[in-house]
Amino acid sequence: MRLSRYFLPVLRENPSEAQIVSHRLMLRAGMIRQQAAGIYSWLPLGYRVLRRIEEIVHQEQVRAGHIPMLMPTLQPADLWRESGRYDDYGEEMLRIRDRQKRDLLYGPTNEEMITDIFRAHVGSYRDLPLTLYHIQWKFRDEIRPRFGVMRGREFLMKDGYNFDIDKEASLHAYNRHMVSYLRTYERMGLTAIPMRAASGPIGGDNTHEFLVLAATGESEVYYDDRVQDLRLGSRAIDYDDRAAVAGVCEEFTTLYARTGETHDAGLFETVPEAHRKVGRGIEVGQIFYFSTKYSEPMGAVVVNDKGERVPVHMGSHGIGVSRLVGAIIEASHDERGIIWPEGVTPFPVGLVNLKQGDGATDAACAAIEGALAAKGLEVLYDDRDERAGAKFATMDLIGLPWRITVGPRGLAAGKVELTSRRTGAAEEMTPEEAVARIGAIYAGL
RNA sequence: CGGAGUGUAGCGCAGUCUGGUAGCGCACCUGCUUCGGGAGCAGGGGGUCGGAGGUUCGAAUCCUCUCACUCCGACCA
Repeated sequence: MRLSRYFLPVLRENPSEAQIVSHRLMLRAGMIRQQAAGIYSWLPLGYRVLRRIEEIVHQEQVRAGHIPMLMPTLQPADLWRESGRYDDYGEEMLRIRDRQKRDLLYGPTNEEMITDIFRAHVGSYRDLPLTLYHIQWKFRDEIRPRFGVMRGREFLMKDGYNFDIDKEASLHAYNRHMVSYLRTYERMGLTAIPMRAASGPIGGDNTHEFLVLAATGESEVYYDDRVQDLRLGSRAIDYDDRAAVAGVCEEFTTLYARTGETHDAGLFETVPEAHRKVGRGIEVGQIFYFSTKYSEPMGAVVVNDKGERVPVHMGSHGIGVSRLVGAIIEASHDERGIIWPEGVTPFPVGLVNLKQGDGATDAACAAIEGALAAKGLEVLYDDRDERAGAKFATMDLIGLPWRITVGPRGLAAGKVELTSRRTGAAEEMTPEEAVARIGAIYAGL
């Protein structure tokens, strides 16, 4: 993509309404534009990141054996009257009436709808286990939206629902989700810690929240700091192996890690003092096992192997996709701007032509652009007629992890410069070497 | 919803107290010079002063109503 033809409305000054760093940087980098309180347009650069995150979530869900689908944003009120939540959910639910005076709502979540779909089409234990999910816009009419996309009213969420014949199978689904979530966050360059949580209005006995440590987080967290060092890495995981999956969960949930709601001061005392940490975190996902809470009132039953009609065991699981964009920035930025992890960057590399219009630099840039494209890597090429400082500042602000700088001085020696946004380290090399290096960095992603 | 604020050009702001017909910086357009970390000079364009009503010869400014947004609190992916 050539910057001269792109739409990247960066701001030099901080918009006054933005209080936290991710909100400021998203506005300055031209990623979003606020349309109403807690409601945003996703401009091209922001949309690219959102799509990258969505893609990773999809890939990891499918890898775990979960099945993608798509449910509507608007839902009939009757479905919610059936579960009893139409009245319980309160003011946070946006209620709408259509021209025929039918009551609708903009879905804040989809337990009722997925249960309706399930009961209409599934009747036998032989069809289980089943886990369906979708990534769709939600609306929760927050009393006070704030922090940009971190607490918007409209937000993009992955929500999944598992249906199993008994508690044991359903808890395996719970564990499977925990592992798939851990892998999802790791691919985004995040350390998200599963913490025992309180259940809230969704309900359920077992529930963990996934928190990214950040000073600006809304939740207070208490943890053994050794949890931060745990990594799944590239280990192979058989999602059908109950014992193996449970083993991974145990590995990640044994060390003390709780939010303020479930914090146990006495238990916390048993953590060695040197590792005892209190901080703040951003919630980026949550998983629940809620037994037959929805299946019973809504009649989601199957016939078991003895011919008996039994309610299915369910769980639900969410990842805040749009919130993750903000959370990643909170976790990865510096005073000059965003620093995207390679897994979610809007463009893998930026290309800066220091002397636009110069035959040699123009040709070298075009060649690099083409060579990267041949590897399936789309470069953001700053081909504007701007001075070097302005181009560097823009690249630093939007946070592409790698930058190739092409100037007449280096080019005379056959060299370009490859710079890491994260470390600032710059290295001179031939264009071919730079392309190969970028190719190698992204080969595994 | 309780408390505190703010709405003036795309962004950041001054002007409001004390009414006289809208200004600054950045961004944008043109030209020249400049060119490895947000250049300089010259010229230029862009405004329902959130909206409605009122007072007045005259309203960004005073009055009334209203809308929107932000911050603190209770609530939350």
